[in-house]
Amino acid sequence: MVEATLALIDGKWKGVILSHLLEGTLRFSELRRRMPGVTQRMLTNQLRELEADGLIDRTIHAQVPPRVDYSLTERGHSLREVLDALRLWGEIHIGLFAQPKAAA
Amino acid sequence: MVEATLALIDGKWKGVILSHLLEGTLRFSELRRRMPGVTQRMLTNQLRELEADGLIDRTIHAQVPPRVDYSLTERGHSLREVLDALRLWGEIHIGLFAQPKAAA
DNA sequence: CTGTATCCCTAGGGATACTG
DNA sequence: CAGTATCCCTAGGGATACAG
Repeated sequence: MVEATLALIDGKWKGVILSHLLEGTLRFSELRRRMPGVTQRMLTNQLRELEADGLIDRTIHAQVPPRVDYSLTERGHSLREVLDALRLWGEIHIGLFAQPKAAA
Repeated sequence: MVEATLALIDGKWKGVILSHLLEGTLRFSELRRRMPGVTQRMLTNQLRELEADGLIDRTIHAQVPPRVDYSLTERGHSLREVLDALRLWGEIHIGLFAQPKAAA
């Protein structure tokens, strides 16, 4: 079951996308700006996969210029604890205050 | 930071390996038996990466036939909460009692 | 602005055979 | 038993250009 959950949030950018969407709804361009390094193709790609997995909603506003909003579904929000656990661990064990790997 | 943590447990078999080692020390062949589908190459490979990341210890017993034990380091044990969070989420949202994705 | 469509390239994995 | 050593193959990603 661990693997199954990992499968949903694996993908180079999914963790980051989800983290940003935890803060609230964002449009495509806003996500891009928050994620330097991601290409349009990849961002679209990962968003589509997250959508297919029922973790995010995609709302298209019929406007010119176009506007598309992305937000977490209930299922997506339920991942908050998981994401928090991952982030917290990272901050403690990889971040600034990380202990040296081992005193061997 | 989420990505950094994910990087450590990503890899097709790492999550499973860590889960098994949470139960206690296991030797190579025991891990293999608990993981049908993994090849020697992959198991060795993933174990080496986990070792390099300081998550597991590898203890060689000079015997004939050879015996190698794998166990979690302190750092590895500290991942328990993360792994639990992942497993729990999976059981609830993907397992038997999972809700349908959405009533659309 | 929000995407597709191509092309390309590498790392991750699998199958299989061999070894100390 | 516990690994290497090869070979091969695909999916995941990146760059770039084009489109509604």
